[in-house]
Amino acid sequence: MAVALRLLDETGLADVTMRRLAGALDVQPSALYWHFTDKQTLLAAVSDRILDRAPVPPEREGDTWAGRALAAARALREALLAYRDGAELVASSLALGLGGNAARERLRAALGLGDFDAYIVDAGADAILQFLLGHVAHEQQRMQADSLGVIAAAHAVRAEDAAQPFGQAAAFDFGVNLLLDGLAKHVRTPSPAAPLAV
Amino acid sequence: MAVALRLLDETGLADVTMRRLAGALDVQPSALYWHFTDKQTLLAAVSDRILDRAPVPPEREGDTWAGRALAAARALREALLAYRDGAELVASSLALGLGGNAARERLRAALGLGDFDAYIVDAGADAILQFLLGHVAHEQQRMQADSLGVIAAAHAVRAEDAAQPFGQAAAFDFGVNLLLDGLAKHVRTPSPAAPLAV
DNA sequence: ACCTGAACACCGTTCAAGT
DNA sequence: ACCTGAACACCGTTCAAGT
Repeated sequence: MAVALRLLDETGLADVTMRRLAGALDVQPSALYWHFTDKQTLLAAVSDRILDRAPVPPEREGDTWAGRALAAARALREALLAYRDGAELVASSLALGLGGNAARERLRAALGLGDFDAYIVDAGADAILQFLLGHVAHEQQRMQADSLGVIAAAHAVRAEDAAQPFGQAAAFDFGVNLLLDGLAKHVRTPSPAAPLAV
Repeated sequence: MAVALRLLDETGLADVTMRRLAGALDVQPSALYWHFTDKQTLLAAVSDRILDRAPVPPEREGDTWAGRALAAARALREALLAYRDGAELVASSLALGLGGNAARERLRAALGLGDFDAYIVDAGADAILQFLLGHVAHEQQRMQADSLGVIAAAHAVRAEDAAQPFGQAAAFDFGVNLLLDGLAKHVRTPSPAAPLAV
């Protein structure tokens, strides 16, 4: 399993192949099928492993639901960024309905601190998760493209990107906060003002 | 190209293979490489074709930026839903930096009607697009799993899903509106109240 | 300009058989 | 319980050669 993670990091998801993984383990490819029924199942296990490494942010007293949700989202982003193609791998495992849903649960737990109807918590956690996976996958794809120098010349840093006054982390926070601000409108107790996420 | 779309719809993305596509065209696989340099490039072209079919919502007089953005998001969703695995295909083409960005441009155009800083329009359009692709990909994956009866017994309709008081279209609108509500906080002219998206 | 034929270097998965 | 060896049915891509 650790070997699978190392292989992922070194070669990228596209080159994580049953045969290569077997080779790294000094074993025949068919041996893997005693431990996992499928390649997808194996990747789902790797996927869960990546998410397990998401740091659990320390619980502080005065925490708001929005603050905790942002912290959870940031922690999940860090976990995905820790391995090459982490977001793509997790996204596809999740899309296939494989692997646990630790990520979704953590977001739900955070939103659960707010006074929401249950379906708002569900839909909100889902929306945050979708954005999170999409955003980080995009981040990682760009990192890879840039490091390979694949994107040539003028296309490398487009005018719009250069004009962006903040980095990827801030862009991520911005997106999450859009969702949290939107959610703030749905708290049951009429809040005097929309709470700040940070 | 039409053949590629039909093949996609009939067999799903995983089975759209250069060899199968060539077979459907009564041609050798190598013939495809005269027209497209790559499989990815070919898929990016199919991807663009799918997005081109997104209905352009009629422009009405009293339209708000939020109303137009929601209409654009809905139209893009429809276009993705029109073909099997449409969202997954478009997402991966976009992630690879291939194909046009007609989708992103349409969302930017809608948001551009509001009085936002340029980087807000960019980040907002991006966030909506990420959510859109993730959500619809998830929708399509579930449709497929359900139709194949792959998801067994109790797992088929989880309690949470059953408790959801609205369908997929409404869940989609809800997510988009979260983002639009969040964006509303960033309009330059101090708006008296957050505008309704619908 | 457009396509064929043949090859290269791979895949995921199965399954009898070994220890 | 855990793995090997060999096979099956595929892949994407290249490239000389044909028309």
